Amino acid sequence: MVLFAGQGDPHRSMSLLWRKEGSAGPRSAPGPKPALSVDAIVDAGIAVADAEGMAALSMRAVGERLGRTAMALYTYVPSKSELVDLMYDHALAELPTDYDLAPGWRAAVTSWAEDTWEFYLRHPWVLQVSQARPVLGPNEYGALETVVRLLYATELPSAALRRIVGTLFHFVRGSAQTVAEARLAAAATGVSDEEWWQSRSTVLGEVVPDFSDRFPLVIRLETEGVAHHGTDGANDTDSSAPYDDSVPYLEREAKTTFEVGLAVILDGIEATIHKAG
Amino acid sequence: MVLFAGQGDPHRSMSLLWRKEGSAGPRSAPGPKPALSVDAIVDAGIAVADAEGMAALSMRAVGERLGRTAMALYTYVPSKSELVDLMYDHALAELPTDYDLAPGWRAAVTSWAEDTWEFYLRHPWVLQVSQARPVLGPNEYGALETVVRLLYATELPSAALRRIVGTLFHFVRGSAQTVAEARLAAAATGVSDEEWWQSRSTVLGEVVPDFSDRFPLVIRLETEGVAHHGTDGANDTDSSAPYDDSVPYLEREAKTTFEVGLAVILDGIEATIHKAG
DNA sequence: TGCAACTCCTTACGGCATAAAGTAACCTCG
DNA sequence: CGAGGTTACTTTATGCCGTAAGGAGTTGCA
Repeated sequence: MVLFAGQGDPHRSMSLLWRKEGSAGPRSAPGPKPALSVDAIVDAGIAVADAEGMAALSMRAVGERLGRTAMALYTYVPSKSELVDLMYDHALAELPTDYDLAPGWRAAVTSWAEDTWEFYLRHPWVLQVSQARPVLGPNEYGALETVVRLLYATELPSAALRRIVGTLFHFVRGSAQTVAEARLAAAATGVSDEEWWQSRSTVLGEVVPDFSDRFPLVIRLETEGVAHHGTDGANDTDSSAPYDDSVPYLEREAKTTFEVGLAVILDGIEATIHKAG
Repeated sequence: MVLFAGQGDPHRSMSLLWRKEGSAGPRSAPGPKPALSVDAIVDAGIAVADAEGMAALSMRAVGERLGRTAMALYTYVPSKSELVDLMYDHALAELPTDYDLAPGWRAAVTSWAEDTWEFYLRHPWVLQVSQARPVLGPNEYGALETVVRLLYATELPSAALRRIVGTLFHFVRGSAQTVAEARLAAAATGVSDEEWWQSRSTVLGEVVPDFSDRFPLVIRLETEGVAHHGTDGANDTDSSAPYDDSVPYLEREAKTTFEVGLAVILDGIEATIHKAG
């Protein structure tokens, strides 16, 4: 299920998102001193989501991590969905903002895309926050400001850039999501991608004996020019590059797909510039 | 939450996915005659998901639509996640497969992308099925075979095409997701995109008075060259094209983003061809 | 000193997927 | 033709979830 942003009272949501740290005047209010804080809850939420995924993020789990009950959180945060918004914007603060445009916009955008990709893999749950109703927090705007600055160096008009920004985000999110979900699935089910693929493709061959007649191009796409390491009958003796066993095969494939796809998109942007110029 | 494919017994899953319609021999088994069928359940599931979204898809809801309890479904389908897999592959059968390559691969891929985009908007819940562990059903392979056929017309090597296929899918899914989630959010919350944006941006201006100093390029990106129709103070008197009020502004923006982004990617593919050739 | 405000807790409700066990329908074999 | 095993479907129950409601204890100010 996708989580929607911004359902509660807009003013309270925005105040929470943009709350400033410096404004901690000498507290003077009746009632027991609060032992928790919005920040502590947001941090605990991120810790839970990083460690066990968005599916394991429950108010009970976050409360437990802080030694409280689930209901204690509602003093600080209006609802779970607002907590997720706060977690999202807080995590986004990790993204770098200071890219050097001197080597050209293409290098800068490439660095940005790679940093963003790595960020998504550090916090895969971020990919499950809906983009339809943006959170509108400081760090979301900060991240947007960062890419936009790099892209204005192309000297393309704003109307074209609005579309290109969207395309880049869709692409980075989409490719990162593939890897993130693969890891999540592996962790959640205890079955690695390789094991999963092996058992499935074996069964597929049994259940669908005429597979290669029905989908010849899929077969060709998946086998031609593959430097592989066993598990599906391809040659595993002559792989040329030193083989890094720490990263699973499918994940390295996904990273390459990301790099090649990014290059294709950047080529397309350059073509747009030449057409406009 | 994202739903993972393929957790149960692989053989049972595959048999369900690839089950053939013709094999209905004269039934001869003890026990009451089954009133339901896998197909009826899958259709009911799709009906629920189309009408009320993936979040409303519960075993109870599907059973209710068939006049049964939730538990009745478990005779036919091993679990909810397997039901979603079956729904996914069944829905994919709607996608066209017979694109004409005579006008060139670019036109064919453009048609494919637009048909796929429209398919996702007809069945937005499809976008919430994880891509990490593919369902491996007949229609998923059919859809893949279709794109791959179009792309082999570029005469690029398989290794390059593997990446390009992924890039295209990420892009189409990502852009469709924006619109799909926006509609879903509007339906779920009862607040239209325009209303939502209006109230949020008003509050944003109050809570963050120095917004335009902190994010000048975001402001520039969002205001420059916008042909708008009210709601945010832009000029709404001189829009040139006949205005179609039946489609919300943000959705038309998203469609344009899709078209421009697709053109950028296709330009990138052409650049790759010229480099390789 | 009391009261109002505040934090945090316990309890409870209706939802979810699904395990377990019960009931009734039906075919086949004796 | 009737008993027994198999099957379709139901009821009930378990342990999750978000969160509403109300209560208990702590604190600052009048």
